[in-house]
Amino acid sequence: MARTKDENTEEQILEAAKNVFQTKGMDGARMQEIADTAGINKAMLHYYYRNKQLLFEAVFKSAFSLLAPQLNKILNDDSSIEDKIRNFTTNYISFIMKHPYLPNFIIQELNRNPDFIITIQKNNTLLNIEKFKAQVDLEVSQGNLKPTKGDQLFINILSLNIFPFVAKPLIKAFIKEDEKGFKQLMEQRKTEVSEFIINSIKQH
Amino acid sequence: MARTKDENTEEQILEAAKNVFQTKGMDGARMQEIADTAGINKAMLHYYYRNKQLLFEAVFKSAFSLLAPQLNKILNDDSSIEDKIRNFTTNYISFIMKHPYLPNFIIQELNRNPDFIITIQKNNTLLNIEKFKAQVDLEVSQGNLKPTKGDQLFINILSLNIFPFVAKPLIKAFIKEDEKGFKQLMEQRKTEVSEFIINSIKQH
DNA sequence: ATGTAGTTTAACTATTTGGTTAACAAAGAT
DNA sequence: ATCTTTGTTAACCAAATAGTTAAACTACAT
Repeated sequence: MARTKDENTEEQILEAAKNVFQTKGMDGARMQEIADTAGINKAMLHYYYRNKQLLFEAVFKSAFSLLAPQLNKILNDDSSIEDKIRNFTTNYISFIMKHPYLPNFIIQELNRNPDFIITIQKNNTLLNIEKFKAQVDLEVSQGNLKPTKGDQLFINILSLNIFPFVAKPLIKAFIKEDEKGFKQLMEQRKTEVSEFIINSIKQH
Repeated sequence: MARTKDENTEEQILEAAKNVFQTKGMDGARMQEIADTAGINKAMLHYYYRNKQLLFEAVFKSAFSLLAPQLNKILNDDSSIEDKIRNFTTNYISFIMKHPYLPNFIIQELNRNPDFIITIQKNNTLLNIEKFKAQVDLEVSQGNLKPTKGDQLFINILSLNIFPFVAKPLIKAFIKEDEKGFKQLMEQRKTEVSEFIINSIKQH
């Protein structure tokens, strides 16, 4: 029984490819497994996406385009640095808990092929830290923040929010917690991380 | 011309395998490429290490045993929390700049196979956070530190030190720096990160 | 009903890749 | 000298895997 066009096989393929690529990576993923996951024939993958590379790129772009708006929130909105940090931290941690494989997938594949980010930056002119840096400089000069370098602060914010998810197996081993305990720890971080950062940079 | 025993082919294989596995990962690495890098026949890999999995495990253990002492320094020595943070930050960043592929390799492969860490913890009973947590609690009760949870502090320290190297391609894209600029930024972090953390937790 | 364009499948192909084998070389022991 | 153990190689093998093909099926327009 052949499926009809409007049941949208293409979407099913992309969904299956996401699951497999995000857990196994480009090199570890098998076209057959993607086909099986999508419940279709392997030839269909090549019918809709010419080859593994193109299918992978579709998945990667889709993943990145989920992530980019999260990052732009902190780079390009108009609230104070302090508000940005609080907002970003809670929103980002919630977001990642819904997409736990995402950050690791992006980082792993960017390390495998660093040129990928060049392609991305052409479509995504948004990823620009300049406004954020200017705002940090301003708030420092107003005496609202201690002397702080914008780029280092930005790296710190990303590190504290993203790293625990990327290094989850390592962290679980250290902290000796199971999946539930790990989640509780991450829930705590929604507020603790922003307090930690603001404590460090706020002038008082 | 067959090489003689004391030229130590086994060591050359491990060295080549390190290079290839750490840059390409288990799935991306090819036995042929490892053999070529070592300048020997592919069959030799199987002569010294039975198969790819065992060769990989040798590389992984060797990598992890480089990393473990770094982590134990912060967990199990007797200096104050503040000194620990300063020491760990400078030492760890210097260490990683000499072994740039290490953290990403470990994290990537632990995510691929989380059971791996169970094997490791059997040989490496050292990775225990309890002493660190007790010390944090003590220094909090002495009024030296603000109320701080030991496990969250530990996660923060790891995040701030390790993440920039793991996410290097992403960071370089944001900050718009080349390799040299990235290194300068990391040099700065040797002192900035510890100040950032201590600022946040020190009671004053 | 028939033709046509788009969709789906089973079977196939070419290549890559981890692993094996059997013969050969070197060095040391007897 | 020659036997044995260890190290090394080229050639080979089987399984896995990305990709192809040709036939068949479906929906739909005429």
